[in-house]
Amino acid sequence: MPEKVHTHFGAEAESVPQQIPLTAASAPEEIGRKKKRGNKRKRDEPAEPQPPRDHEPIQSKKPAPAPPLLEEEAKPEAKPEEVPQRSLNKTAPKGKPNNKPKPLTDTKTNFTSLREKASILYEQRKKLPIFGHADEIRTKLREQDVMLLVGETGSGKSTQIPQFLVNEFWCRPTPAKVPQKDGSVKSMTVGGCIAITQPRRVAAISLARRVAEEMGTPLGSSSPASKVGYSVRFDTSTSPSTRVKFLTEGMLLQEMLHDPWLTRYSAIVVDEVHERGVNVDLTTGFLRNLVSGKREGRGGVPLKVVVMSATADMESLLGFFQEGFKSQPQLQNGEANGTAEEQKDEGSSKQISVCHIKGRQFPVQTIYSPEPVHDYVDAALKVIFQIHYKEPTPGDVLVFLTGQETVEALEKLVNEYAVGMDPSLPRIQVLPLFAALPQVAQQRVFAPAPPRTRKVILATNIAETSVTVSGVRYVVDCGKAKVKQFRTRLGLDSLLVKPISKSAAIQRKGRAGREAPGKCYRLYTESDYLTLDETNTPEILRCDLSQALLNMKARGVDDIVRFPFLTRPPREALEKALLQLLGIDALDESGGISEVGLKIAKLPLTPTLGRVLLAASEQGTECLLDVIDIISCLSVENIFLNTTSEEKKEAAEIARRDLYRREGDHLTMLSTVRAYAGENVDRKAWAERHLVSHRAMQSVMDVRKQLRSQCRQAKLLPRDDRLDQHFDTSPVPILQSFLCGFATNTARLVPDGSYRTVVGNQTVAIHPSSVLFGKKVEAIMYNEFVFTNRSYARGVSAVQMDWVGEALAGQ
DNA sequence: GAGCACTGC
Repeated sequence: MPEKVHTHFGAEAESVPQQIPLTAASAPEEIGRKKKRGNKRKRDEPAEPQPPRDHEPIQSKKPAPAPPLLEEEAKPEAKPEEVPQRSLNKTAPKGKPNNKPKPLTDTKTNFTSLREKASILYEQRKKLPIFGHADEIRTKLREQDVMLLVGETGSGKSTQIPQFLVNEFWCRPTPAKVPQKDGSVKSMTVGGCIAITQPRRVAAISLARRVAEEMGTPLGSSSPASKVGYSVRFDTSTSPSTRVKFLTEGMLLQEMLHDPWLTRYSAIVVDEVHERGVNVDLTTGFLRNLVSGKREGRGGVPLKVVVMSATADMESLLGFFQEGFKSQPQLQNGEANGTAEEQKDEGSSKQISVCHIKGRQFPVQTIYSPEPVHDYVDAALKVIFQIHYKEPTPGDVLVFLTGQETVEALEKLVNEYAVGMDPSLPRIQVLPLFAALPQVAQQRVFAPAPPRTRKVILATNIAETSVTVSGVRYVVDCGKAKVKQFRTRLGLDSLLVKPISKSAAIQRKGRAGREAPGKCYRLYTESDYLTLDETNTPEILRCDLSQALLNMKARGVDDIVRFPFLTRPPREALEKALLQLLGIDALDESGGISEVGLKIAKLPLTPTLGRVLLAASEQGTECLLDVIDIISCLSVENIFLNTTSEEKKEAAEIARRDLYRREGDHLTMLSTVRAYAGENVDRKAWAERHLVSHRAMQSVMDVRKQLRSQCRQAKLLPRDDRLDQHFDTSPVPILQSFLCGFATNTARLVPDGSYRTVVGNQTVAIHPSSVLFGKKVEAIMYNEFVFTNRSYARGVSAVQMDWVGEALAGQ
């Protein structure tokens, strides 16, 4: 099987769509994980040696013609739009670590080739469906502060909207006088930058790269003149001149904790709202308060808000923002004087505009199963071969399944059947695709099929949003997905197979029509389809709300009941989260945020893990360092590789023997991080030897570094560098620190040999991935309580019942 | 005896 092992991933994924008419719109999406290392540039830019850069160079995969440069062309000309940028320089973000200007050896070459590239791209941009709407969008936003924009897949909204708006008069940095809490007035500059939020990091980065190309500007911190940057966790790349910034939703929320009025921005564009992650709901709530309030923190300078969605469910959003303008009388005269209702209504309709842009998709024919299907793996097998026998190549098949288990089962079946296939037919290449799959295996999906071969990609819903595979003309949709749902009453997460929504079904189907007309085989009947929910259940109805509530409290939202939720979670869920926050002292008795709560809110951790970190800091530096190592493991994917075969399992047991600790998973993680960090020769080889995920460990080290740095800033850790001298600390203070956050996540052994939760007396089994699996100890503490086939405790350590008693009494 | 997908100065 041909395998492109060291492919240049980002460029690979982007270069394919560039040859098809969907160009810019399909550029943003890539595989779901950033390649951090080994991302070195392989191709040289024309002529001059370039300084080292943090990020990928701005250039396309295709070797761009490098024209000889004329001297007069080479000067970066001062366009009118660059004038405001000078004043922006003064108010540029301070103290960002990443915007150190890099020396540019040949600025002239750089800028000219960038401009030429941009002018080529301009021809493509003009063909995007949204391009003709530029004036309309600009006009509407000059008059109104809020725009709701439905832009179907392929409309080009994510790349074009910021470019339409960046040179608008309202987008300039504006001097303003901002009243301070102490009654004084501060002169400052407000606005000048557009933020575009994305749910995923790769999307933020690749969109920034694309828009920088289109605007003919260097990307991010590569040049002080760069106008386009991005900001995601562990990787911020902006310059003093950044005017368009792509960031993750979480990053914007984090910025809002420090700058509640978003004074650096003239506009916030919230993209992919239809996905309805919990961060989008928080963002829209905060933004509604901001735009419909008096803007006092911005010195009266307006903030434009564009909310973008790929599906047409705009009515609820329209109602949502209208409600904001109605319920908070404000505006020009400043005083809320309770005047006539109709005045407010006028105000609200004038403030919001709606825009609908058609997408560009090829037609996709839908074929339903004539009768209900009980075994969708078997049904998928039949459809795959039906397609393969009937349909011409090229035309790859993308099958949506529910999880790794079904993917692997079907992979086996297809391979078995393919053996007996008519040899005159094209071959079949089966490619599994799920998040837990190692990176190299994921990348195989993107390599073009060998001659006379049809790719059959068996994917989880990773392929619905996070990963775009080119070449697909046939989609097989089982109509199901695994969904995580937090059960407030039981305090556990369940992960169950559920029917997808209509909009997810449409999204899956759309994957067949990106490059050519396609077909979508639905493994359910049309009447089943009609019974599906219209949209995905918003995450805010499915998750533990404690983190969201803590964020709101930290932002000064005292009255949760009056917070503008796009979808209001049930009272019970809110109360449960409040109780949980009270239990870890993040709130005081009146429900306001406490000192502890404020500290926790700023950490990139769940409130419980944040609480554990603070508790550990009271036990001394060593305990804190150890707990940081463990928390780092808990906040990334599983660090131990799954062992599929019996042989591998044995090998894993032996390889990991020196890492395992009988105290449980927490101490095992600690010894793993220590061993990995102590390996200075070849960490990758070390990880492979121990069947530890190198990818996961790299993330662990990123988190560890971030947490250590935050602890130093908060004076919880000393500033010296002697942090890696390990002494063998006692496990007791470590586990007791964990109990400060997880006192209610405990279970004791009962006479029949099972474990029962200390609070609630429910049966819980130790997850098979735990080092304590099959072991009997007095009591256990666990990080996660998950229901799949039965109730499992994951992330388990042995504790003593009297510690549990103390920790519970302490609450 | 088992692991949907994302994400955070």
